[in-house]
Amino acid sequence: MNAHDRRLGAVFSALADPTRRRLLGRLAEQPSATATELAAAEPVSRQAIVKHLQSLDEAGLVTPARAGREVRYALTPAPLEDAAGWMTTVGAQWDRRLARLRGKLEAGK
Amino acid sequence: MNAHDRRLGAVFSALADPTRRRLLGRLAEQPSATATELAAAEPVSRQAIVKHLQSLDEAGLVTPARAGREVRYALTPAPLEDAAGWMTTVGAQWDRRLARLRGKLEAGK
DNA sequence: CGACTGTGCAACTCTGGGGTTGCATGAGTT
DNA sequence: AACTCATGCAACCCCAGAGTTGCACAGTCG
Repeated sequence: MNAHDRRLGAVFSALADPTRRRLLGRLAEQPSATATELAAAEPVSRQAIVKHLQSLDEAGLVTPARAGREVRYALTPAPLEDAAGWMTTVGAQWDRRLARLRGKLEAGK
Repeated sequence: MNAHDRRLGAVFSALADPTRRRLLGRLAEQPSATATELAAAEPVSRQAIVKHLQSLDEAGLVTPARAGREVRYALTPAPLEDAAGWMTTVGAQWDRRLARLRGKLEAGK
């Protein structure tokens, strides 16, 4: 619904594809890379990599920067933290609920 | 490639859908729920919810348990922690690389 | 200028996933 | 046994997305 939730969905959709996860992995080690460079190490065409990088860009996970005639992509880990925060929130809520339930059982015993 | 990576992909794919995220949210508050119960609060059919719950089950995020004639689904937050761990790992790696780079620039100055 | 190389754009195929409807089955209830 | 209600199964539609190929365009360098 919110813009926030859509961003969240974009991040998870981006992370759902193994190729994109590998791209993120490489961009975590390497400061920046071009689509053709990344495509050399992947089993698919350059165009496919370009599309993946566009998805990652729309999720805010990667930032393109023109450098002469090539475009270098760099990692932007901020949305990653946000998404991880959402997950731990859900997990924590569950844990709290479980703790309350256990407390009630103790009291009732 | 590994089973671990496929599990990771399943979790992220599961989280990519807004309906499934809402289902997880409800299961974080409620101890357990049936497909028909959950479908009542969602704008789609029960069959759609069943399919979503199957996805969540395959991702290990939810566990079905037969109770009489109904099937109650409960949250299993463990894979959530794993996936969050992967994300923070990528982010941390990036941060370390950035710190090293900054150190080198300082030294070279 | 002309040659080379990386990007960008467009059209196209094809599979998978979200959603639907219809009906059969299975488990309690009376 | 008859009834009720949740679940399970199957066939089907539709579209987003992953991948491809082909070609045009833009910097860079001889």
